[in-house]
Amino acid sequence: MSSAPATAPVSPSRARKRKVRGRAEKSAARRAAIIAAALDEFSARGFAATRIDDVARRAGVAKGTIYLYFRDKEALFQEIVRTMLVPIVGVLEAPPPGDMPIRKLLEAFIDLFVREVYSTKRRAVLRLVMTEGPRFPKLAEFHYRNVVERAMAAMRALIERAIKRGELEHDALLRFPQLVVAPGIVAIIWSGLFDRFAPLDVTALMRAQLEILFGKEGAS
Amino acid sequence: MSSAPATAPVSPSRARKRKVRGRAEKSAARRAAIIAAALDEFSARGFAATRIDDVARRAGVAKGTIYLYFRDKEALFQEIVRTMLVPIVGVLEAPPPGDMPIRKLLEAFIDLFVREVYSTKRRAVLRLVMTEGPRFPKLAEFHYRNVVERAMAAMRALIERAIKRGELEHDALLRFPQLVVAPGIVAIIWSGLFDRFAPLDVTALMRAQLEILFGKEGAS
Amino acid sequence: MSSAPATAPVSPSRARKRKVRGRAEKSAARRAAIIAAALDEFSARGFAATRIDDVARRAGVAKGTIYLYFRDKEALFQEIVRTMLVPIVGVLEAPPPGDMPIRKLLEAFIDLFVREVYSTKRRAVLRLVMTEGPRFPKLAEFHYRNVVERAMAAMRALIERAIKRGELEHDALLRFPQLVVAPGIVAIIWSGLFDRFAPLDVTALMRAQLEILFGKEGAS
Amino acid sequence: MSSAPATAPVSPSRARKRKVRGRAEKSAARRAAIIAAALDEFSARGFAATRIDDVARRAGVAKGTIYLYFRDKEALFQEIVRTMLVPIVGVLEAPPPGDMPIRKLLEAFIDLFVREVYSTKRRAVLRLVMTEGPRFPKLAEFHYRNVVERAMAAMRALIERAIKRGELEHDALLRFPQLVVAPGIVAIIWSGLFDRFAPLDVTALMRAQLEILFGKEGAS
DNA sequence: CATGAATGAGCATTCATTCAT
DNA sequence: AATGAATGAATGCTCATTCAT
Repeated sequence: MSSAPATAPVSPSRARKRKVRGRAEKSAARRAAIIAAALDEFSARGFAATRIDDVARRAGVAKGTIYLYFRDKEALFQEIVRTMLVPIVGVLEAPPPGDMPIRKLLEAFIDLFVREVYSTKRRAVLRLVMTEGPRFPKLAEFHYRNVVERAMAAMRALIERAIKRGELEHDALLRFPQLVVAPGIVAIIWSGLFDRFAPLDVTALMRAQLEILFGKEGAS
Repeated sequence: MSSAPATAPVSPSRARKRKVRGRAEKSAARRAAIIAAALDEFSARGFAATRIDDVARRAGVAKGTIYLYFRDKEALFQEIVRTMLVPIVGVLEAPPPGDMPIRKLLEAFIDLFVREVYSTKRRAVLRLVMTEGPRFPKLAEFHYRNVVERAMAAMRALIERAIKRGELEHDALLRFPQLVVAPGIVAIIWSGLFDRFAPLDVTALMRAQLEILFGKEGAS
Repeated sequence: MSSAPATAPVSPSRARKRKVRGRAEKSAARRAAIIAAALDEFSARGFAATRIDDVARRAGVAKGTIYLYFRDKEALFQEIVRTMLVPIVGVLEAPPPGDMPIRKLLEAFIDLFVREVYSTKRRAVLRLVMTEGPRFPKLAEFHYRNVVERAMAAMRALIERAIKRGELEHDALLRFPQLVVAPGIVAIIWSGLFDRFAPLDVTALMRAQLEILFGKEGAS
Repeated sequence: MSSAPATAPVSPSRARKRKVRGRAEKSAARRAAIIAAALDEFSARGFAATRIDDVARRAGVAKGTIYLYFRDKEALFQEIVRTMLVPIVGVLEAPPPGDMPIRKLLEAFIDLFVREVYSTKRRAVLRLVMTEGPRFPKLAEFHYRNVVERAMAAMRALIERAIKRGELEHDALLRFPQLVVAPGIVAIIWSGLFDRFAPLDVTALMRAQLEILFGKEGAS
């Protein structure tokens, strides 16, 4: 969760940390440090149990500084969730190569999910949405409109095409595109609870779901 | 979530509320009232944000009374989670009729899950395990040992038999029995976040997963 | 400002502090202790600079206890001001003996003011109204409706009668009954600022105003 | 309270705001702007509740700039009070035309008070002295020595002469010159609290006090 | 000189827990 | 056993003051 590249791949070019840095640059860095620290704390303790004091300490700034960047604890929290998940949806919406078989497309989706979400701080963000969402209706709505709805629409388009082409027999997935991510969701939850006892391989889990759909490796 | 019978079916024999009640009976009723109230509050606000005061008010007892029954807030919380989920695992472990085809057995499992968990206060309990578990390692471990591990073993035995009988071709489910409940988990999370925008039919979702496994209605 | 009888004369019969005291009694005593402590602190430092912590310490209770009796700092403040001034207005409104000459009546008023306000914690309250009132419009309005307006009406009735009887020649006082208390107000302010340098005798000051009105001692 | 000339008449010669301004000039203007802004804020909220930030914003300077001109918040506050009230006392001390009757002299005083204090930002300053004075002994002392004491001495001289001349019968005013300003003081307090409900005409109020002293209009 | 970002001490308020009744 | 008043540690947030630019 603290691995260096973290969310980088999708939004690369971060300013190199040289001695000389403009105001704006330094300010952005600070803001980023606070967000990173806050994400770690929120993930570890949940919204209510997180102390602004700890976020500050972890970010290496004074408590008051946080309030220069965020109105209050909740704003800080929402900022994190709103900022970090939306970008990948865009990637998902990009029209896929028209000739690729559905199975390959879904495999690509799994790779995207594992690489850009599961192996990233975004996993923690996603978990926060799931765990704290019920207490922050605005947040849940934002997430629904900007992530879930859009992701499901993209997924449906994919599946619809596959059905038309005869690559998929039943419409179960069309009615419930959620089934494609369900294993990913379960993996995220599992990892936070049971990895100590039995680590779970996300990729393998999600691919197993594909196997069920299309059979082991063979054609569609 | 507030329906009277709630978790009754699995552990029936609850003392009838007569005017004349022994000490022990009254005490047990009080304990139950506190647990019920606490579950509601914990579900609505999460562990950290729940106030003992509110639990007391909802349970119709004084704040101090709660401490006569539970060491502290955390003990109250853990008691809930430990008490309410274990019973259904037993049901799951009961050896299934040997001649029933796997699909029927899984359909029965879905019914059990929907009836005894999803439509019950246990749904809230399960969600609490998922959301608060990371902060309560003891709780996660207990849950793993007494619920997850056992449920997965039972599920595996079922699937193993099905494979041997030739009812299932691939071993994906055997390696990842989680895939059977995954849709149920997702439905629980979804319901807390997005039901306002798009309600999700658990049964339909879980059955869709079966369709994917076995094809629409027909045999495997 | 901390003299024992303080506001007693108007609302006497306080429960004697015996060992045996009922819940209600003890609660009332505590509330009174908090109000007394708060008045002292507010008087000394003003609303904004008063620390609840200090009030608690002075009242001999824990900080949290204050919040059992008052919603917040402002409620505590307003309670003080609303509680302590209204009673004397009632005294003022009691119809005066019809045959007493106006000068005597005004002298009686002065005595009342000096005895029940100036020599009492009410002086501090009155000062608080004057100094903090502008920041608490609700408070100012309450004070206007329940103290100032009523007091002025009572005073006017008095003066009107005197004029009819021919005891007063001009109507200056009728138009501005405030002139009767003005010296009292000035004395209150003066005492808080300059008593170190030049103590001011309220009674003498207020009586001097009467002298101006009626001449030295003799009839009007 | 925001009228342009404000306190001008007594200390006229303010630098004209031309484009070309020397360092000193610009600096003085800045200082003045800060003082003006601070007075507004202190008047509206009191010393403790006033934020340096707001003063800076209102003055159109950066927060840090204020500290270039004033050691700290308290120095800024005291500067205001010390600067703005002393000048008028000088006017008061100027020996009055020897042949003018006392009533005219007092009327002139009232005019001075209304024109140079009540209708001016000095009213706010005077109120600040009264409300905050108790918390700033140094300030109270300064004010006593430089304003009150001197004003009272001047007033006494006037009255003494009037008595010698036989224009005043009793010595009430001599013993308590405060009675002359008392109505003015009361008007200042009243205006801040009750003007919404019942505006008070200062001039009329102060003149009513004179009527009481000398009778309506006629000679002494 | 000016700026305004950063600091951190300070304070109001909350809430789990205790304990006298 | 039950109560709920009392406690005080904990925490979010503010704001006077500093100082690098």
